[in-house]
Amino acid sequence: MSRPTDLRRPLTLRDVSEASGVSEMTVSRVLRNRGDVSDTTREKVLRAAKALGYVPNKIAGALASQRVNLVAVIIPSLSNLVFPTVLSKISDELEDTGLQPVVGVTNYKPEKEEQVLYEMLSWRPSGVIIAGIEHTPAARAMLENAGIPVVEIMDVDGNGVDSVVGISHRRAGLHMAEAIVAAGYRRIGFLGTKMPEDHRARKRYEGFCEGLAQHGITLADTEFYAGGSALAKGREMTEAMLKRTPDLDFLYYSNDMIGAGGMLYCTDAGLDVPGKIGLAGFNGLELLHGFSQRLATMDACRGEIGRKAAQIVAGRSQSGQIGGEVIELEPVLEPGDTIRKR
Amino acid sequence: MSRPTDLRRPLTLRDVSEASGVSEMTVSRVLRNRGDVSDTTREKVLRAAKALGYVPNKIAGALASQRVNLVAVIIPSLSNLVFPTVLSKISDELEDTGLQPVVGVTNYKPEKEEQVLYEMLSWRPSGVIIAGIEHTPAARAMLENAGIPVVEIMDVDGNGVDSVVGISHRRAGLHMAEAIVAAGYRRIGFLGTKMPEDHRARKRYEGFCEGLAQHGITLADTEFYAGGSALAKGREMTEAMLKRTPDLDFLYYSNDMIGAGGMLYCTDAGLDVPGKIGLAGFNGLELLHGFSQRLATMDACRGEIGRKAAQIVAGRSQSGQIGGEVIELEPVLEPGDTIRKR
DNA sequence: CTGACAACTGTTAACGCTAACATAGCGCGC
DNA sequence: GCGCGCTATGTTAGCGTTAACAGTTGTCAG
Repeated sequence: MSRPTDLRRPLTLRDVSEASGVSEMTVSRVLRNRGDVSDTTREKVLRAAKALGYVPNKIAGALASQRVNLVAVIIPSLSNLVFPTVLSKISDELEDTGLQPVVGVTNYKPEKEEQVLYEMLSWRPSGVIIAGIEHTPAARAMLENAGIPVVEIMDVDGNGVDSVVGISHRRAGLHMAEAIVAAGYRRIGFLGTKMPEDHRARKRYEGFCEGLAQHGITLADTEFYAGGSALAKGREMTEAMLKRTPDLDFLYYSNDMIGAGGMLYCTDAGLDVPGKIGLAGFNGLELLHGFSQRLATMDACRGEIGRKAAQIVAGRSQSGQIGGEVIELEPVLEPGDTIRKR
Repeated sequence: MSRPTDLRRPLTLRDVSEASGVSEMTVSRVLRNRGDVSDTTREKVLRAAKALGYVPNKIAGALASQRVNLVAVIIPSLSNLVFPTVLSKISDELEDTGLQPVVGVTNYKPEKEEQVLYEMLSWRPSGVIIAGIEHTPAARAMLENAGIPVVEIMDVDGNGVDSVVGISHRRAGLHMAEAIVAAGYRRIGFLGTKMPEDHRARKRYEGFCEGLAQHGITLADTEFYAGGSALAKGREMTEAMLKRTPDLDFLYYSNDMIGAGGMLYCTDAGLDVPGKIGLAGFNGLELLHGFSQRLATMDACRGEIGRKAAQIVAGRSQSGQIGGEVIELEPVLEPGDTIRKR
């Protein structure tokens, strides 16, 4: 059962070629389904390869062919829930292109992003999908000089290196402000993350304030958090804020998770939502379906972003454009049950 | 600013060597901090490399040195919440070992696992961490012949290929059954996933039934689901089950997410938890902290599993053992607020 | 002043595979 | 039956890096 020369020397094409009595080149052709090989030879080779348990060495293959079937995907976090969704869409879309996503995580740290990017580029991937358009100068330079398709995702507010697929978080915040004001709310609080490097949350915040300002409204209260379970934080912050500023009639959360925590608090406190107080989050997390009330939110088009980004690196973009494509998607307000209808 | 010969020819060591007037070998030594290089030379080389924007080619490096700093991590899903935790611990632990995790996702499909494993092994990683101990015969053969450390994680109920780090899901189920019976509950329902390939959920179920049987109890009702938002499914299934079998006094869920959905239903329905009906889940998800009641659950030691597995592939296991290490961790019951105290 | 040794740098030959070209055999039209 | 063109296979020369070894200095003890 075990192979004859089990000296733990790793198997190479040569082993398969000797076992099947053909040249290495022919084995290579069989295993890659490339070029003409007779059926009998093919079968002989496949049998030998299987018997030996041969696994091709892509390192050597990539070096020789100057082609690597990897796409670097660089995201800030895996625990955010948002990114796994995007990832899985990228993965689906890449499925039959022969490309394989490889994930790097930056924990929202620019230096870590730079380092991860360097590491990934040193494997010479055939494309990069990276979250956000803010990078260190060095990282940006690497992206510019890599000579491969680069797609920056999630955010379109700014200048990208090459292609960009995302939404305007600024406008997302602005639209939410308008919807809230239109529903008649006036005393509005904001609850969000403290992370200075979460540019998208920051832009939503800025857009939101701007939207309120257009109606002569300023935020009545704000609170920011860092770390911990988002749901619990949402509950705690909501309680604290409502104690501090009892006359608030709306709370806008920078993400659905803390929003849900806030919603739980309001329910437990017996507050009339959305009558006395309205709530909204951001992201359109499917995870949260199942609560008694559906939190108002805004779908960030995560799935579509992943799909489009993957198409671009795979060179399958419908537009047929070669690079520098910018796709802005429109987030859709999902009013749920926590904004008053008029 | 842009490099002189910007013919988009990818940069190699030779470019840096020419730019700095030393041999390729010396450049290589500088960039890897290996061997003796004079300070002046080192500086010259570093300056040239930076100016050119050179990024080393690990493909060539790996081929030449026969060393690859990658660890393959193969998990069933990223949306399960359980795996991102494990992943991040692995990542932390590997941080300063020079090893880099590369993630593959199987979607709980054995064939997909086989395929992902093949793909990863073809990059000749220096170790494999893989969830579960059930694999296709081909996958198992690959793991056995890879000639690198293999750590199977999450589950210890069965025979591993090499090292194993996890908990006994069978005993976890059994202990939960005992705790529930000890608390005086007798009419017990089970709600879980339909996935036949989720072996760990299956083992918990089996262990749970066994634990009940020891007290002469059999499950009063069961329900299984597949797909959809777990929280919403938990709510729906709970409602359905309680309508069908109204005299149930305990519901055991195969994971915390559907458990939380069930808890929300009970709260909304005004049921007395844990007085009239008790609830428990599994995993010890931190995510759920923030609900009004804390769901009884069992910590699956995810963090510790990730840490230990990473130590083993990094050759840093405290035991100093070379392979075939089996570490069984003890899941801890977290009674929360949804099991009656007596 | 010689030989031993350290510190630094260079040369050569892989690593395992594939692109590109070369060759062998065979059928087939005329 | 000649050569054309096809299919099936083999040969050669890298791909960009590093291991192993080979200089080439300079220092220093004896």
